[in-house]
Amino acid sequence: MQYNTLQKTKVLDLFKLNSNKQYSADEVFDIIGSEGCGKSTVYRLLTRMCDEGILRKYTQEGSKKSVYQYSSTHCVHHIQLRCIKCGTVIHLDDVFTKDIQNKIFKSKKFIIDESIAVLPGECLACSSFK
Amino acid sequence: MQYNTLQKTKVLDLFKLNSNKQYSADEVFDIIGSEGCGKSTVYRLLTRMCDEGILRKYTQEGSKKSVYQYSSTHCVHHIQLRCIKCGTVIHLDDVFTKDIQNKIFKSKKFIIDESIAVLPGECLACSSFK
DNA sequence: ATTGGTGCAAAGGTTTTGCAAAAGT
DNA sequence: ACTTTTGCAAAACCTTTGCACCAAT
Repeated sequence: MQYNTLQKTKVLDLFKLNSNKQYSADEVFDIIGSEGCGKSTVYRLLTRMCDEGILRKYTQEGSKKSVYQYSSTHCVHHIQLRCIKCGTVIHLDDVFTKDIQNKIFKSKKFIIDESIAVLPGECLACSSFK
Repeated sequence: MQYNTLQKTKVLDLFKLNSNKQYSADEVFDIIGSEGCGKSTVYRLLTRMCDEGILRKYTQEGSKKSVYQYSSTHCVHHIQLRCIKCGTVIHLDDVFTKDIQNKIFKSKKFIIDESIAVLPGECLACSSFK
């Protein structure tokens, strides 16, 4: 991504200013508007930003569309928890992530890829315990 | 699924005889052959078998296609490990699953849905440590 | 005979791509 | 000027659906 285009700025701003929210390509397109950025460009920008680690892509069970969220760089090294109801993402800390990885490696000889690991469930706000 | 059809038998046998493997609808279609079962029927059978709990559906990160695997009933209660290279699935045992769930609930107030939780990574055979 | 299942082809929804025009450097 | 990015429309991809025909009970 070498040139600074208006379209890139618009998409990036949307994610930066709503870093706790997730948007599908379609939603980005709807929010920015077709005058702001064509749909194929939205897809190209999202793909590139994911490659660069600026965004993170989540493929949700049962849905054929993916959603994207602004990603601070440290996210990559932690297992994530993602609420299946509201999409909220919680990051496990280093110790926790490594603890789970170590235990599972010891007992199952399986190496968890923490850069893509996302555990689904319910956050406090969405759970029936609230 | 009330009638016993040849197509149903073929699809079910494939999954039963390869219960540690996962196949996409397309792969099932290719393996069985178009004379064995039409593609739309493959989809209908897979959907129904998932509803009945015979199969389990996995939506793989970054791919728009889902894969299916024969599911013994106990699978539902355990977090799974899935190799991103070969698709092999390893089931965590009860103790391990509950241990992770408890720890994460205590520290993050997040309830992992163990019926759909799948941790991606590399199995021993596929890892660089082999 | 009746009900459920199948196959085909068409349609659905999301994402990707080819190419000429537009914009950034 | 040169290179990257954009936009459009078309294609690709996976999945679902309508409907007439076929198969299982």
